[in-house]
Amino acid sequence: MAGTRLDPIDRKILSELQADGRMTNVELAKRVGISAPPCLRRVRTLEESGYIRGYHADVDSRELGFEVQVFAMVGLNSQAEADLSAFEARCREWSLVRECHMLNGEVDFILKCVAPDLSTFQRFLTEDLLKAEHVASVKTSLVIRDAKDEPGVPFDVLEDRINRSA
Amino acid sequence: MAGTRLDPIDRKILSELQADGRMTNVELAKRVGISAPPCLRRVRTLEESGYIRGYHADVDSRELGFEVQVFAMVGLNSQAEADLSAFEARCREWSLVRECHMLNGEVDFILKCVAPDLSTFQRFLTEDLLKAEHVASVKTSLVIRDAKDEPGVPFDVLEDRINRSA
DNA sequence: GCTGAAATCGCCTAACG
DNA sequence: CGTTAGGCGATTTCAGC
Repeated sequence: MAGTRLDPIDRKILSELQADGRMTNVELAKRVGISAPPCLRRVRTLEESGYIRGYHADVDSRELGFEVQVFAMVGLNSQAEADLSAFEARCREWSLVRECHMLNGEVDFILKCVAPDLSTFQRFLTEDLLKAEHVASVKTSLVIRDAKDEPGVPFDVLEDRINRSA
Repeated sequence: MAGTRLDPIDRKILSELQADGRMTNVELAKRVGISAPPCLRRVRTLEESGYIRGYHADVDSRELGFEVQVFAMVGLNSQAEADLSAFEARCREWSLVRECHMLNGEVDFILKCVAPDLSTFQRFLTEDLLKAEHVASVKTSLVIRDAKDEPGVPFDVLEDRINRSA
């Protein structure tokens, strides 16, 4: 399932569906150059094997009223696996935290947070994040503007790499 | 267009399509409690007004061979708008850079990058990023693991907020 | 203005070669 | 993988609230 190798048609399918996740199967089939039924079978296989984790509408968060976006660098005073995992579990519970990545180096985690306004974020920061177990330091940076925010993966890099090794 | 106010059904539509962007219109209509035609009209309106920017398959980047994910903090030696914009334009050209956010505070930008392996990233770092105009400092942090990576917006926070002000 | 019902059209998705 | 074919969803039209 997981280690299934992908052929060029599979990669094209992934690329197309990453660019437009609501494309109809017949349109997708036309673009990748096969007929609809095998195309649909490939899509199902890609879904079941985990290459496709889901499909999401890309909603304009600012338009919806989330005017604040913040990156938070979090350091813990313990790097025991149990404590790291516990912190990650808390992050999964907090709606304002959209991403939590464990990092190497001096800081332990980077969090991407959203909030309707600054005071909502400040409340989260002081009442939740800073009070969480083993949190030793938090440095926050407000996002002024987004220059680029592309979901997904650069398929051009992937194809270059495959052509190079061929 | 942009300032159009959303009613509870619109918000439910956005929430459902964020969770499953490939849901059929009839299923969506059932979930939000109206019939299919008005539901489809609402979706089209949400698309045209910019609340929905697009739909994307969420592909597993590691499974696809992008084993390296890096956050890069970039400082420029000029904060003139022309230089900031020029750097942002470069970021949009670099496939490995998936996100580029301008920040407040000591660092100017945070970049989220992906790469097939470390050497590909190092090459990008030394040959592209560090050589870009006005780049003064770059600090990179490798992502060890992702604890949470939720695309989109927390609709529960939005609903809480609306109920509170009602 | 909105919604919903009916009808058409096109797509999805089996089954088979 | 392609073709066929039946059923279901998408989308327009039109009537009603």
